[in-house]
Amino acid sequence: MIPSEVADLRAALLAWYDVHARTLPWRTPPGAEVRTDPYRVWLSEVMLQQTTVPHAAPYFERFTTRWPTVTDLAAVEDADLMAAWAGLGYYARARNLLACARAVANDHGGVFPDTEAALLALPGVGAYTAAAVAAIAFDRAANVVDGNVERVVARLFAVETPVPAARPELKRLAAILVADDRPGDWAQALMDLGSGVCRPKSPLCLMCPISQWCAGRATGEPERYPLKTKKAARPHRQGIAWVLRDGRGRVALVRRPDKGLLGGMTGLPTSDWTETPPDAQPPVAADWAEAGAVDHVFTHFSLTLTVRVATGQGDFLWTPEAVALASLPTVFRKALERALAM
DNA sequence: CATACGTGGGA
DNA sequence: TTCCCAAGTAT
Repeated sequence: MIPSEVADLRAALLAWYDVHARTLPWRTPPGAEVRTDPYRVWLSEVMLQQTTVPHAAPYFERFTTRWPTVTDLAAVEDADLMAAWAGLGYYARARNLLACARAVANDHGGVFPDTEAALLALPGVGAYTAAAVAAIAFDRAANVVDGNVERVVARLFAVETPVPAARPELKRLAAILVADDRPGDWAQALMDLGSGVCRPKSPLCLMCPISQWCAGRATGEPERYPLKTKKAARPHRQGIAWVLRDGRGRVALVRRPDKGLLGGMTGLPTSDWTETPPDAQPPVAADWAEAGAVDHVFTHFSLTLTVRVATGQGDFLWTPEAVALASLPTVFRKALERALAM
C-alpha cells in the first residue's frame, strides 16, 4: 500500500470513528482534548483482555467506585482484590493488577509512566496493553494490535498465513497504518471497526469505511481471514467438591495456592481433577451425601465436579455464605449453589 | 513456539 | 449440542 493510499484510508476510518465511536466509561471521545485517566485506561484494558465489554463493564464500575485512583488500589488487601475479581476469570490478571498498582504507587510516585517501554515493564502489561495505554491515555503513536486489529489487517491485506504463525506479519502490516495524527483515536477506531463491522462472522463490508482498500473483500470471501490452524480437542476431567456446612449457614472454604488454575482464589475443598474418576478422601470424616454434579468448561479442559455435602465442623477458612456466593470463581459458585439447593 | 489460564454468550 | 470465541500475558 503506497503512502497516499495509507493517508486516504486513515482519513476515512477516522472520519467514520468521529461518527460511530462507542461511548464507554473508560473511553476518550473522538477528538477530546482531555484524555481519560491512565489508571482507568489501564484498568479497562486489563479487564477487557479476552473478555467481552458486557462482562467487564460492571466490574469496571465497581472497581473505580471503590478505588478511584491507582494509589487506592495499591493499598487493597490481596484477598479483597481477588474477591472483587471473582467471576471475571483469568485470575492471574488480578494478581498482576495488584502488583502493577503497587509498582506504580511505589516506583513511579503513583503516576503511570507515559512511554510504551516503561509500561511494558509493569506486571501484567504485555505488548498489546502497553501500546493501548500509550496510545489511548497518552496519545502516543503506538502500534496497538489486538485480536480485532489482527482480523482487520488480515482481511485488508488478504494474509494467507494462518494465525498464530502470522502474528508478526500482521503486526508489521498494522504498523504501516500508524501515524502521529490522532494515535489514540486511531487505535480505538481500528478496534471498533473490528468488533462492530469487520466481525469474525458476517462482516458488514457494505458499511465498512475502508472496504475500497480491502484485498480480503476483493477475494469475495473476507470471512475466510484470518486463516487459523486447527485447535486440539479439549480433554475432560472429573473431580469431587466437598461442601461442609455448620448449623448457622456457614461453609468451609479454602484459599488456593497463588500459582496455577484459579490461583489465589477462595474455593471449595476438592479432590484432584483427573481424566479418570477420583478416589479421594474427604477433608474431614462426616456423613457425606451426594448432591449431584455440575459441569464447567475451562479454556483447556472441561470438568464434571461431583458435589458432596455434610454438616459438621471443619478446620477451614469459614466465610458467611452470602459473601462466598459473591466472591467465588464460577466453578465453585455452581457447586455451592448445587449443594445449598439440597 | 506451545501451553496454561476463565467465563458467558451467540450461532 | 457443540464450537468459537473476546480489547492477552507469562512462562
